[in-house]
Amino acid sequence: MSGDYSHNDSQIDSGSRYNDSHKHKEKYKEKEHKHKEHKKDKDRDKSKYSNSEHKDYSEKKHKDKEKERLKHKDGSSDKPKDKYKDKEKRKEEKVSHSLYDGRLKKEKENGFASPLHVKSEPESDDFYLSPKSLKRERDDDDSEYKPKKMKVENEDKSEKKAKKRKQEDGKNTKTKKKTKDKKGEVADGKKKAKKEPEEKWKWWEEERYTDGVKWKFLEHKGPVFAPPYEPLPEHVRFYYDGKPMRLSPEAEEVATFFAKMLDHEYTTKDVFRKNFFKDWRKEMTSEEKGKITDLNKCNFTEMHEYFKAQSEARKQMSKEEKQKIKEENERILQEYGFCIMDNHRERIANFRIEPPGLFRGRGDHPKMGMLKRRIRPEDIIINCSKDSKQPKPPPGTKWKEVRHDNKVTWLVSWTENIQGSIKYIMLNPSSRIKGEKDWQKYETARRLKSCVDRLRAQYREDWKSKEMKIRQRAVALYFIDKLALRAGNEKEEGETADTVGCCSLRVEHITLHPEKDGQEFVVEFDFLGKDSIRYYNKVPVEKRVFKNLQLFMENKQPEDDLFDRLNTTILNKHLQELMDGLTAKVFRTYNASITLQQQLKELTTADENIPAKILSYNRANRAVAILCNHQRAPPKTFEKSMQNLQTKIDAKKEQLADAKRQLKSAKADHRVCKDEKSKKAMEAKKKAVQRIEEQLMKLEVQATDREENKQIALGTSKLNYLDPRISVAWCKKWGVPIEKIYNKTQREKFAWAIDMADEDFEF
DNA sequence: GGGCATACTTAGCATAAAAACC
DNA sequence: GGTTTTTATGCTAAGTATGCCC
Repeated sequence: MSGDYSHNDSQIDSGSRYNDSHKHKEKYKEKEHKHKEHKKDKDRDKSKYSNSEHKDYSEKKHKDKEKERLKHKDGSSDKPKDKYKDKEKRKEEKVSHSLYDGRLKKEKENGFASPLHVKSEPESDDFYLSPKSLKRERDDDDSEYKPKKMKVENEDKSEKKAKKRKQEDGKNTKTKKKTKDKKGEVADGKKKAKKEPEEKWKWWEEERYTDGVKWKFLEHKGPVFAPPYEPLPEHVRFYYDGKPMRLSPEAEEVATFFAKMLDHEYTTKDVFRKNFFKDWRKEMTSEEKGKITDLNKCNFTEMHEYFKAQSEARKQMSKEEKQKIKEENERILQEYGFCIMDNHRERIANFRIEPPGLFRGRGDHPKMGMLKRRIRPEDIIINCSKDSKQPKPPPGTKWKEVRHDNKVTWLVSWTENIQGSIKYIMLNPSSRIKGEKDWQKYETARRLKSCVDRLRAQYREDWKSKEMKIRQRAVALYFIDKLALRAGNEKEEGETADTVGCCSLRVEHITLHPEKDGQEFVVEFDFLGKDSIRYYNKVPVEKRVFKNLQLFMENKQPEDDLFDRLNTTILNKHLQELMDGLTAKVFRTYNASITLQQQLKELTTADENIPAKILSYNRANRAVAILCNHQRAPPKTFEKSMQNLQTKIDAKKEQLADAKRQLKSAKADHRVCKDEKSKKAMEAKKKAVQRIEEQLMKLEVQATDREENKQIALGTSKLNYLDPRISVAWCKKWGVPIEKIYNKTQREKFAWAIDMADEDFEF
């Protein structure tokens, strides 16, 4: 059984997985078209397989024993669960469970826990005029919470911490100290923003909020709006049907959006052009509307050239000009890029409002090319605390609303006009609020580790269930676990690109092979996942899974749902019952992290040098990226850069040969002369050879790494799936500088892990 | 148990900035 | 020091998950 879960075996065909993606895009177009045509039928079929008509479906399968059992039980226990009870239960569990479980004690013991400081309270209001009551308090009724316990436990482990604790107790822990760095940073934030504060706030050493409160105090300056439209200069003209035509500012602006994208493939796509033209016409005056009736007669090239020249000019700007722009950006960043949340100045992620433009959906998106409206203050909802200095809307405008909801983390929101979805301004990943959540995510995944065997045994048992619903759930879960598939929420048809995840797989997305390439029971997956990235994989599965899949596919059309009795809500409800906080996506986190840890153990050897160790790390990272199907378009300059590298390698080889020759002759010299001078010369040559060998090795490693990485994106898993403590521990264990694994931004995001994990950390 | 709304995480690509190169 | 190449960052779309209402 265990072998079944080694994720390498699921990649038997990983090579072909990344090929022919273009060819298949065509194939998908066809498929999707077919899919749409069948929409009506499908809906009908769907109902055919559900609810009251369950029996019809299962009766078709009465021929064998299994099916007989199905028939009896099916549907009977599909009753919705007692929702109220469920909710209450979850609530309770939430309260009793927190991030700070026993396992964390270990990390807190580690040698990397930084010295603790007692931070003096700032003298009254500083720079930000923040209210006095900013300090994070522990709610009185929180006293039974584990966070506190953790602190107590820490005391036992570390004298330093005990010391700190004492001092805190002296203050009754009611008022958390404002960090020195904050004070410093705030005080000279405007001037020396670049300067690293001597000391970073270690939020991970503080207790967390509970029962949904995200902050007590929040103050910010609101968003930065997109700059207003600047009309084109006189000499840049738009032509219709060969004749120059001046456009109204509104129509012109939208035209420039299209003109800017002219050398992008989007503008050749029918859907894009159609959507664009329709929305563009809405912005035209009635006169323009009357004239401009055919996009093919529109000529934007002069505009296009103008923008190209502009961006060229920007590149050619003098140092001083560039510096000026940089300074201005820095000023805006300092003013709008930070907020005060509970006594700390925290970086905001996206404080700029998205500028208007043409919607660029991914894959075959039905809405590509539509006009993304300009967002005005009147569209904006501000969220901040009541007692904060509220952000001011630009002169002469008003916010849509100002609210004070501390159960959410966003500072600003607005509704976008393409899908009608809400967009948010939130904090940077380095912030406490994001970091805590991230940490918690990995703790949940680690809890899954401790019960995954039980869960696996359970779903294997469920493959035999009498209920169709349970079988489907069990097979889907098997895929999610084994293949790290996404949950697969339902999505509105026709509103987005046709992509699927596990629960939304359709019959057409898998092919069953009783035997293929010498293996039994092979399932061939071929579908478009998130971002329309193709997932292609051939996986041998267990016989029971295979038989179940045959059953699920019986009497269905290709466009029908494979798991017609399942959706993500049902699946997650089930998972929640198995483990508190468990959802489908936890499996991805868990399997990614555990794979990294395993691979690192397997691939790292003690006697390698640092570049070779890093190659091992990247290979482990790559194993995860392949598992999670994180792909990228090969860089445009890939071939060329590969070639350049090869040239460098060849040159280095020559250099090495030369150095070796020189060493040989130096040796010969020394044999003859036997004096100090010749000895020194010989040793110098020896060193040179060594150095060059090392350089060559480094280059070769680089080439291997790059080649293997051609179509694989490592960043996504590194940032979102791999418990950073695994990487930190690995670095510490092997003496690899953390900078070789994480760049500055990543180190900021994972500061908590870098601080708390020691080399013994086990995921 | 569907439908909708909301909030938040995950994702790849484009572009800016930094580093390497000549 | 200018140009090219590589890496980091910014951007925002596209997911997951959950709550609420009927």
